Amino acid sequence: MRLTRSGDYAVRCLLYLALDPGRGVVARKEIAEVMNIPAQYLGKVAQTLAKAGLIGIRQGARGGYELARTAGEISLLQVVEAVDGEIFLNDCLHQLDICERRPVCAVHRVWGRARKQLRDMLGGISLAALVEEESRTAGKVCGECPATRGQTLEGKGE
Amino acid sequence: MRLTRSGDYAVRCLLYLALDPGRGVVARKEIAEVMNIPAQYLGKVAQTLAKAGLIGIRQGARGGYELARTAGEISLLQVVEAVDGEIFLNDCLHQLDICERRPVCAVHRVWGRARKQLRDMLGGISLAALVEEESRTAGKVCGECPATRGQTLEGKGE
DNA sequence: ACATATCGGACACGATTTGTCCTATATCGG
DNA sequence: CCGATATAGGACAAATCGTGTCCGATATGT
Ligand code: FES
Ligand code: FES
Repeated sequence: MRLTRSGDYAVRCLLYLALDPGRGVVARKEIAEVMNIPAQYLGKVAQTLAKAGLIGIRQGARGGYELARTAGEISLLQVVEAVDGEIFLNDCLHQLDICERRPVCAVHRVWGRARKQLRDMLGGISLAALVEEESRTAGKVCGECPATRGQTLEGKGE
Repeated sequence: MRLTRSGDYAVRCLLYLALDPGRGVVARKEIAEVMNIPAQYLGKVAQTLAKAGLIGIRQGARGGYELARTAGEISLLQVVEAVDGEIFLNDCLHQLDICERRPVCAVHRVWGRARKQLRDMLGGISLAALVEEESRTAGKVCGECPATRGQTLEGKGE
């Protein structure tokens, strides 16, 4: 029950592209270095993102990637599902022949609700909102998330 | 981003045990047959569930499984996490050394919120609630979930 | 034309998932 | 106590998936 690395990379990549909108095409190599993504692997992910219509790709010299839409029009859900596939949580929700219990089963109905709730939340968050939140909290340690709890920013200047 | 088969099996197994509370120990073979679970595999899942304190196991002749607590005291979240591990969604939430972005990153904060929302929902649903919902909707086709949408119960008597 | 940079398929490798098999061990009933 | 029953628990197997690299082909800017 976790996001794959590919999905994580996709989000990071898109987030970087959303950082300064007017910039145009950004080289894959730059994105990969700044965002700590294996460059070749990012290529694969980018192809998927391009097929989903989230980024545009320019080949050849001075090539690279750019957002295909504005950062406000791309939701986290779109990014994740483009790369990892549609979120279903429970197999019984789309693998219709997998289970005999369907006519009587309350379980997948619960998963259906959970799924909707999760997708609604991710769908409601745009890249623009992420960028805005990052800049708003820049330099502050986030107290609500376990990752930064109790840390300081000493020596984290990089 | 999906529940594993093991998790699905665990839910089915516990749900079956919750169906009639006063029954005592139920043979693994029976559970496996009724719920369409490979019997040996169910054994593995059951051991995990037992370690988590969700079921009790009786070995030997007339052995089998039974709920270790009442159906109202076991939540879907407990079942799923016992088998599939704690739900994290994003690696950055628990793999603290995986990512350099942590001090500035808004992404994992969003995942943190999504995670809490999902776990809260699953944690709020008990086996008893599931059983009640199943009996309440017995014989009716569920319109809200994709699995049964547009179907009828004709020929689904089994 | 040449240098640059992505495409896209093939491939490698480890981890995870999903099972099965087999022997040991525990329990019940007589 | 004996024998039948039924799970424990480790080993093992196969398939799938996730993650990443390599390389020739292709597209683009100068
Ligand atoms: S339809 Fe398969 S568990 Fe509900
Ligand atoms: S901390 Fe890794 S992406 Fe946010």
